Amino acid sequence: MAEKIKNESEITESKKFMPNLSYDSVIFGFNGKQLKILILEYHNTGFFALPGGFVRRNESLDDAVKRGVRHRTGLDRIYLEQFHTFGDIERSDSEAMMRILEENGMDLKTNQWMLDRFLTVAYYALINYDEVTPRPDKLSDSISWYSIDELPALMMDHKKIVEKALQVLRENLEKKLIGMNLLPPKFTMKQLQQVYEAILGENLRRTTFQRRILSMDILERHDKLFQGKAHKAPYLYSFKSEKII
Amino acid sequence: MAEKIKNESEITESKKFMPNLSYDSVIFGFNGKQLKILILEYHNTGFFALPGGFVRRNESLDDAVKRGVRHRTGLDRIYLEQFHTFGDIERSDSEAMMRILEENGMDLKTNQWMLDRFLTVAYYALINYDEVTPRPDKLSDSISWYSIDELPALMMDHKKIVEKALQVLRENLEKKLIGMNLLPPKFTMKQLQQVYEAILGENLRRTTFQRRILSMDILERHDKLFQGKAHKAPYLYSFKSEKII
DNA sequence: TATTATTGTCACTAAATGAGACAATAAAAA
DNA sequence: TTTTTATTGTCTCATTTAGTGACAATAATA
Repeated sequence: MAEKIKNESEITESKKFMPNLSYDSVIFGFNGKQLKILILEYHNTGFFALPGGFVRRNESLDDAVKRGVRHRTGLDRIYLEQFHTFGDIERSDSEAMMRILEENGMDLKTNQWMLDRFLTVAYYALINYDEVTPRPDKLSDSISWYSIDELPALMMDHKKIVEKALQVLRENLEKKLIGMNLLPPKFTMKQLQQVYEAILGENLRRTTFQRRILSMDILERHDKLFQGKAHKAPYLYSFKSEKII
Repeated sequence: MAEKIKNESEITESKKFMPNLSYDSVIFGFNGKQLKILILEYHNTGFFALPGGFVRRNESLDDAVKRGVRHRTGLDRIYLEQFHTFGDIERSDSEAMMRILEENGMDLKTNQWMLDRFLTVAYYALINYDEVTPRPDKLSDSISWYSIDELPALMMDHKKIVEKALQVLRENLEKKLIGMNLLPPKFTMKQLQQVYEAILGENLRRTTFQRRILSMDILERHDKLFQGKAHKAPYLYSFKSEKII
């Protein structure tokens, strides 16, 4: 049996995007102490979720994610890494989606396509915490930083996505010079160590860490940073420019 | 403008699968000397490609890939690892797809959905070369093993997919006990070393390799293997069962 | 001027890895 | 039966890397 003819607006709306496919982003920031991620809350629902979006028919997957993350953070150059695609059947939750549409006064017919099953491609982003004032979009009440060990309950499989992001981030820590994307251009050795400790979730030895990083020959040393504290002032470092990706 | 009403068979056919999404599999095997992958050739086209397929609406992404790889190899338990999702716009090639449909006498109308843009989720599989006699499916002339440094020209972005698979396989070599999936249950230390060498594309020192592997405490030693050669017989090993994933 | 907290660096130890040496041994050749 | 051959298992020593503590240098404070 042929299905009934769809109404025009649904066709128009759903044709803008690749169907049944979304992306979700785990946006990491570092506030000097803790590793944090951006979580948004949908209007009037109590639903917390990762910032995500859809892929337009005339843009690449990577570009779609760049566009979305740029839009939410205001940052132009963002370190992004795709880490997994989630495709379980049960991951989609049409009832929750319906709630969100209703609470935002969106037409169910027009947006029917959003209630279907979705696969999602997950990316993590590393950004300089201080440069960002995240702004909520139309659908969400708030978008704000949460420490990774104090996350609210997340909708659908977003908790699983965050866990996988963290796992891959840890695995990539050594081989991808990740620190540079979470810190300001100049930083002290202690700050870099704190980034590593926050990501790994464990304490590192100061002398060993310093020796290992310096032996990698990726840092440039600058003037000392006088913090106005009663002790020796640390050097500032930056990543050697030729090492930057 | 509303689009024209689709004919019934197209709707039925395309509704079986998630639209605009495929998977591709890089199936690795080891013949004792070289690392090889399975490549298929479509009827009468000269197009070489990775084995791939589509995701049914009522099955998970992982299950779809398992189903496809099982069908092509006849193996039931397969080590599979998702490694990347490819989503460039230019990666889709509707003309090539049309050629394939035509040469296989498939109706263009019914299979119109296949000519659209596709994103593909890529997996690699590790299988025991000796256990498999790959069989071509309806669409393909042949499916056979190619050494990774003697691949034919592949269609679309499949070369890029293979390269990425190899890169991730190398990165995972240490942390995921990959050898076990490419070897028979019992093997010599030399065989294991040859797997490592084939994957890494470099020679390793015998003594260092042996010491490192043994110190990992993942192998069980069995009787010697008498090969009928004029030298000391090597021990056979297997992976300790509690270490198997 | 002494005190305080933190930093950069060194020294010593322990562990891991590189590189070669060599005896043991299964089968073939003499 | 003895010798030869190729490969294996293991040992030793040198080199590199990492763990651990010690300590002097130094900005600001008391």
